[in-house]
Parts: sequence; structure tokens; C-alpha cells
Amino acid sequence: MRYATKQRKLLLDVLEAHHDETLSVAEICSLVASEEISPSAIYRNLSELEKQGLVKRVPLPLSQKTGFRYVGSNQCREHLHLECTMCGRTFHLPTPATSQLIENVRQNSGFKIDSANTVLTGVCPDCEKH
Amino acid sequence: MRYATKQRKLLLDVLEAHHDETLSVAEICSLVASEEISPSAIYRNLSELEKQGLVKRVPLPLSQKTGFRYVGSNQCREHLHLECTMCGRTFHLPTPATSQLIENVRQNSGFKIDSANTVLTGVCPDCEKH
DNA sequence: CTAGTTGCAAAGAGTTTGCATGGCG
DNA sequence: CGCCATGCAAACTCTTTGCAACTAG
Repeated sequence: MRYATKQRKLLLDVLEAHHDETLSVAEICSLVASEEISPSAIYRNLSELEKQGLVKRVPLPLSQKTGFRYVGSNQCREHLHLECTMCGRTFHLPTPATSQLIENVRQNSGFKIDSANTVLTGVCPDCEKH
Repeated sequence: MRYATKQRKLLLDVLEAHHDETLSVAEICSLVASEEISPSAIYRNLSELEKQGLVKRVPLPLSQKTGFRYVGSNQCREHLHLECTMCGRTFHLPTPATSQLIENVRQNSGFKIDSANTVLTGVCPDCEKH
């Protein structure tokens, strides 16, 4: 990953524009539809970006059905994900509690922790109404 | 799921015997190899057990490569998962912090939270040595 | 006996990879 | 011009599903 291709710039633009939510590859595809980036290029770029720590792949309970979702890694460090089992949407919440948790675990387990990911599954307020 | 078939009993036995770790379908297969349960039966039973809340499917970062992993749900409520990026093994840790987190989020977000799943990714002490 | 369950094989879905073409620098 | 990246399509892997045979109760 050394060339700044049109596709790569577009991908980064999209990730930046949606920094407050996770995106699936399918969603990224449609978000840039008119500009055209092939799925394989998206996968390759996301994979590369993840190695560089710029993007994070988030495994959610629905992953098998809908594929993995991605977020800019800076959006992830202190966040947790909420996945709604009704509508399938995912939300973020800021939470300082996570870093405490990590530090706690680090000391007790001897694990060298690179990243934390908390996923809460439930029903969002919107769906709850119906 | 109303009949107590041989396969179903075996599956529950295996889950019980390995209540302290997550298992992939492939692992379950090999653990009962001599007794024979087809993958499709394992999937169907796990799915059924999950609906009943007896088993929980844990999405981990490596899920795409290695498939989902499962644990008895009672092992999951107050636990978090540690996935080692070196050896791929997963570990559990008890942590009362999770329930506080859930309660906190519930109050702030209006989400009706059914389950929580925290995955920490890093390097386990064993791998760290090498 | 009847409905639920199994096994097998085929179908699905998301992701990865090989290869020739095209583009950044 | 040379290496890297893209697109397309085929390959892969895990999971789900259809269907006939089997079995628990």
C-alpha cells in the first residue's frame, strides 16, 4: 500500500464521513457506487488499513449473515458497539469504563492487550416502540 | 427440540466438559469423532440451544477464518473473552465489571440489552515468551 | 405410529486469491 | 518505465437448507 489510488482515497473519505458508525463492505460499495470500487479492492484496502491500525474490523453477532463491519480505529478505542437484533443497525457509545477494564485485565492476566471490543446485543429504542 | 437424541446428549456433554472455553464446530466435531455427530446436526442443535439461551455464539475477530465459537451461556454472562492473535486460542476471565457496564449503558441509551460480549485481542503470556 | 431429528449433499454468503490490465510516481 | 493496485472471476470456508431415512416417545 504505497500508491494513493483514486479508490483508496475514496475509501478513506467514506470511512471518515461515517466515523460514527460501523460499515459493512456492501454498504461501502453502495456509498461509493457512482465512483466504483470493486469489492475485492475494498477488502484488500481494509485489510491493509487494519494492519496499519487505521481501521478495525468489528465482529458482531450478526456477522455471519451480514458480513463484518469496519470502523476507523480511533472510533473504537473508547467505544462499545450496540447491535439491535430487530433492525440490525449498530450504534456506538463512548465509554471511559472500557479503558479501566483493559488495565484491570492486563494486570490480572498477563495478557498484552492490543484492542478491546465490547458488543452489546439487544433492542434499540426505536424498535422497542413497535 | 423436544427429543433427547443421542447426538443432542453428546453435544451437551461436550459443552459441559469444556465449560471453561469456547469451542468451534470443528472442535466439537473432533471431540465427539468416535461417537459421530454430523456438522449439520451440531449447527442445528447449537442454534436451537442458543434460542433457548443455553448456549451463546461468540463472534471473535478470527471468526471468518476459524468459524464462530460457542460457550454455555452461563459461562458468558459475567465473562469476557481474550483472543490471542499469535496462537488463536481464546480464554475466559471472570469480571464483575461487565454487569456495571451494562447497567450503565442501559440507563444512558435506552437500549434493552439482552447480552454483552467483550472481546479483548492481544498476545497471551505463553506467546509473549517466544 | 407420528413428529422431530439426523446425514448427506447441494446451495448460499461473505471473503480471499490468481492473473492480466491499468495507473501512480 | 516499473511496481503496485484494480477488476473480474474462480476458489474457499463456514454455515444453512432440502430431502429421504431414521428414531424417540
